Amino acid sequence: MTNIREIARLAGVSTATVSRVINDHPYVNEEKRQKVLEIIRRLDYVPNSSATSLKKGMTRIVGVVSGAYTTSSTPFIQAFNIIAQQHGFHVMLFLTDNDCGKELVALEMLRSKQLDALVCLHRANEWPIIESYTKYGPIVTWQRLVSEHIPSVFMDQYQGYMLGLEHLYARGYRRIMNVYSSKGLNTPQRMRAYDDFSKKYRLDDSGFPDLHGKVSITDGEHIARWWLEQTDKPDAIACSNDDVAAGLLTELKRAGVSIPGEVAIMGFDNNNLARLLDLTTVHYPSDQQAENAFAILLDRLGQQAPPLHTLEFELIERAST
Amino acid sequence: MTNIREIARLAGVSTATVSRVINDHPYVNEEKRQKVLEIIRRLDYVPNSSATSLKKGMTRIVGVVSGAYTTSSTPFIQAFNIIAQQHGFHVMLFLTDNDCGKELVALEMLRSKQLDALVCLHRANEWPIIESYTKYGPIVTWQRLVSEHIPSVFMDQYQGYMLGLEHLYARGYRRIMNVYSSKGLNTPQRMRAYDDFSKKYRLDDSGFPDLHGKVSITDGEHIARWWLEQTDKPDAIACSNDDVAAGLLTELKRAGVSIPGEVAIMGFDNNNLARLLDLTTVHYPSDQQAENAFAILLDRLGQQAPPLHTLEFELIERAST
DNA sequence: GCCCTTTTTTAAAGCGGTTTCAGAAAAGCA
DNA sequence: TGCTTTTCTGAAACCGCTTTAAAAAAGGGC
Repeated sequence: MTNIREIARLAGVSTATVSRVINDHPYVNEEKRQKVLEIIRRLDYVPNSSATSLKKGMTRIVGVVSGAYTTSSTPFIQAFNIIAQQHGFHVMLFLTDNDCGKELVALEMLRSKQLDALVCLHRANEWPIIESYTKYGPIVTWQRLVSEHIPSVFMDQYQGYMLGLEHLYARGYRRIMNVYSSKGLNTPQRMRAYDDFSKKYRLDDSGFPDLHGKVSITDGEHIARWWLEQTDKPDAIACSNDDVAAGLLTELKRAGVSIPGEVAIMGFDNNNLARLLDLTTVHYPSDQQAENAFAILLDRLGQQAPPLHTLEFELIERAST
Repeated sequence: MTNIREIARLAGVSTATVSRVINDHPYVNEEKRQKVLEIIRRLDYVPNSSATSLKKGMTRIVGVVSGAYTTSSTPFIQAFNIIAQQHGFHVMLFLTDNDCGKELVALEMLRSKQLDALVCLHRANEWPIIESYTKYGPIVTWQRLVSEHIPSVFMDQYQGYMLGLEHLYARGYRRIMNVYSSKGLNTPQRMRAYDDFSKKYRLDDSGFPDLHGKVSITDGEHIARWWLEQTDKPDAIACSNDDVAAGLLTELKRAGVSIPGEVAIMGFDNNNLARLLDLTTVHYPSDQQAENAFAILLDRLGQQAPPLHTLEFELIERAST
């Protein structure tokens, strides 16, 4: 096996010097540094990461626990991956299917120091159980949760949703319908935003069905068909996410409906699809959220961490409203 | 820090004995074993996995490289996860977005011994590059590839597809249309199967459009609308996967079409959706494929491996044909 | 009690790195 | 020139675990 001692021997230096070269430490004579680098190249040597981890006391692997790879978690996970990579960390993804056992696997790996930290997007076990693992390493979440041990990069959807509704009002729409996702914790806040909004402007929201559990493109298409059949139609539809809005928009256009002439459509998230279809939507800064999550972990790991972003929803005005 | 020495000291034994207790080795006095276990419990001790990995020369982590989390890779990955877990291995998932750099991250982790082995479902880098990493650890794929260094659990789609077509013929259908996925390597073989099939029974396949790139439920719904408009309709449609078939089936049923009375529909994969909708389909044994992949890796790692399954497609007859 | 086998135990040598510490050499500066 | 400071280097001590080799204890047959 080719190890650091072998490199040292061939380069005629000590292992300490080789280690210094590898880790870019100062105080190494340039000639020796080159010699060492050449031997390393020649022998195709890489440091054994278990040894490094053991000595340094960290693996530079962060676990991300997600119930499944969903539309909402995907951008976060991808952004998290990128920022982690930039800081020399690897990400280990745990798709738990909301199974307690699978989730415990991740927690136990934190305990045995195979992971330095954990991001819990969803959870299967009760919070107290998860909290009991914070003594083994930092854990951060994006769910609404107040605990001094588990910091959260949670965003209050109320504000973001209100932003979209106010925009519709400003554009002159008065018969505004809502489509909710219901899964997750966002719905109650969104409903509250809609209620407050309706009261504020004394809007009439009667006659609209309660649309819950709508999350996919197909769901949007169904809603389009529903809309076509109505006599007393809403003049604007605020969707739970961009996928629903996309399905709704394309299906209505197929039916020859003019948008926003006959009905306005608003999405939520600002994903690629929204950009593609020129859909007005509310930007959900999952990139910055992921960067915040990582920064918090870095900080708790005692490393130099970048400053936190102020997370803010942003209205993206496009052609659909 | 609580380490094995601490446990040994408190239990009044040597670290060797503690290690034996932890690893269930024989020749430990029952009384001492209990004493050690009690101390371990009391101090909430877990062995440091970096140390174990270093000493044992393996991390018991296997990487799975996938371009994205798709309908076809999902069941494989899940099955792989389960079998790996059963053998005390963890799985590190790499979603590469078909980016060479992200893929190299995984390969480099194999090189630095952070991973014991790798499964490449998709690949971004050229095969020779990937092959050059086999000297650092076993790599297995499910793509069609003949290389003595990279074993494959590839299945020839020709046979599976023919199985479905023959079934449709036996049921009396003669105007059989195909829907292809085009992404991936399956399509050419399927087209060949269809050609051979048409020639064998002298079937007329003229007048059908070449449907490629159809992979989603939405795609199936589009095809349904296409079908409704035709005058010279096919009497059976073989779909590239169950999702397409599901979209097609439900959309046609919504339009009042009788299935299989007016048109038969066949899927491919046998996923949950197919079961739910009572869809005739060809079972694709991704579970066994995953188990084979793992068994091959285990074997190459010099561990006792379970015997390989013989992978076979199987026709699942349900109500849609 | 003696000899041989089997069970139990430990000291010590790694696994492959990093880091401290002390010292040597070189450089800077009155 | 002598003295301080900076640069460079390597021996050795770990990090926390497993495993080997050998010693000690126990058991069994005579």
